[in-house]
Amino acid sequence: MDTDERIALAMAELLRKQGYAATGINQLARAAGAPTGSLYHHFKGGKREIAAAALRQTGAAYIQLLPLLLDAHDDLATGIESLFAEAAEDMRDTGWANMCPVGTVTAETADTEPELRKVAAEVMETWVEVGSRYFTARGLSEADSRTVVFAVLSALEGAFILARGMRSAEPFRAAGRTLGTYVASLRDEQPKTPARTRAQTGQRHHAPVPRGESPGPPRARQTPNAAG
Amino acid sequence: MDTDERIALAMAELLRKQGYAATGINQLARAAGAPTGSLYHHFKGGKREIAAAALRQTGAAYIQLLPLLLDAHDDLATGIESLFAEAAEDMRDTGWANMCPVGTVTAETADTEPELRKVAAEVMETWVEVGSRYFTARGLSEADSRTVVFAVLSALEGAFILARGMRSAEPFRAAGRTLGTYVASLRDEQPKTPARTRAQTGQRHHAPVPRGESPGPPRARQTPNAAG
DNA sequence: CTCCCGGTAGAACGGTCTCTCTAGAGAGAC
DNA sequence: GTCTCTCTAGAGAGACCGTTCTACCGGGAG
Repeated sequence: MDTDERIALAMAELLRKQGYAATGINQLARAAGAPTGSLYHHFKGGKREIAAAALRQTGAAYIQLLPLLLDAHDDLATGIESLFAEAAEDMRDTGWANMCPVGTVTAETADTEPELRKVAAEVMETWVEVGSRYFTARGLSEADSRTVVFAVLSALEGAFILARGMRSAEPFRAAGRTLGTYVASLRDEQPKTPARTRAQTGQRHHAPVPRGESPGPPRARQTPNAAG
Repeated sequence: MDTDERIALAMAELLRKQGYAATGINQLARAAGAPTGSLYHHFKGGKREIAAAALRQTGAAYIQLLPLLLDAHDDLATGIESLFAEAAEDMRDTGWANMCPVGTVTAETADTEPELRKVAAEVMETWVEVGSRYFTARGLSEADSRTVVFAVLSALEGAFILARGMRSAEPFRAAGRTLGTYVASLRDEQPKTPARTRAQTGQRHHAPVPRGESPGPPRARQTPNAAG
């Protein structure tokens, strides 16, 4: 692997674990197996530029997981629920450490590092674009696709944080269930009509959601038990 | 205001904006209007202890907003949606800077500062407890209450991050809509503890809702710590 | 051989970090 | 007046920060 890729990868790993400010250049050099001079040879912009490269790299990799995980499910609602379950499993297996560095860095530096905030915004916009294209391809209206993408991303990032703090998979279960239910309600509400009407009327979602007989809504209610 | 409170408050503000690692003791001293020595006089544990106090203080203030904002709505679903709308408005009004310090610090330090992670976990567990008690009082089953609380908290924290990065209120709109829909679906699905009766008779909830457990509940607007 | 060059090394620099230390102001007791 | 205790005040210690700088290595061109 090329040195610059290795550096960016090591940076992504450190950002994921401890954020931007706490990650030192020397620590990064050690982790990447490169001397300090090499870091500045490959990235003239120093720490900031390396972090930007790491964010872009990670962002591109993460959004590929969306189709990868959802394609396996014919029903989008169950697919989304299992996506959250997978994320939870992954976090638990890595000792509640596996978190998206984009979220961490954004939370930490949005006010103090304008350049990094811009990079994070670009990454997120790519996520929204790619994701909403995918959901549109799976049959949702454009407006609904956008809503679902934003909701999924928000819930994921938030569940990362809660799970990381509480060392519990419960945030993922809850987020997965609510989003699965929402997507199911979209499917049941408008089997074929272009959702333009629903989106325009706006307040419609407070009306009773038809939950009649449906092939595969998220599974029946279960009592949430604390995950150790 | 007492010096130690002022210190913790200034710390909360800084954590909110730039996280734990990037916040220096001297910067904090300047912000709090206290010399370095006073910081260590009031908090022998130094930076870490001040951060812990700030997290506890903020956490207690934030969860009070839940009943404060939701009590205004007879319908829980619309209440939740408007809660997200309020959060979005507040962030926009503060230049996309108003974020929960608990989330930022957890994301940043969960692996490197075990003590802070534990404090964050306690705060989050309090949120879940208080919140699920509230939703139970509003007519949801205990299991549903817990799910809704986790989903709301996850979506909120995640929307904070996305909105902060993208400078857009869209994450809040999407999260509010999906969660409103979910709560509405719960209401429509199991009218055995009839929400209708509750709404019509005007006999409104609040039996065991914890109110006034603190001398000064925050204002109805978000930013319980509005002392820049 | 020399010259050049992408890349590897890491020492050195000025600055900032957290934390400790000493000094003293102010109030109350005697 | 002195003694004590709480809190303010900030200089200083020692470590580490991001960055820059110089030195070195290997190999293709002349």
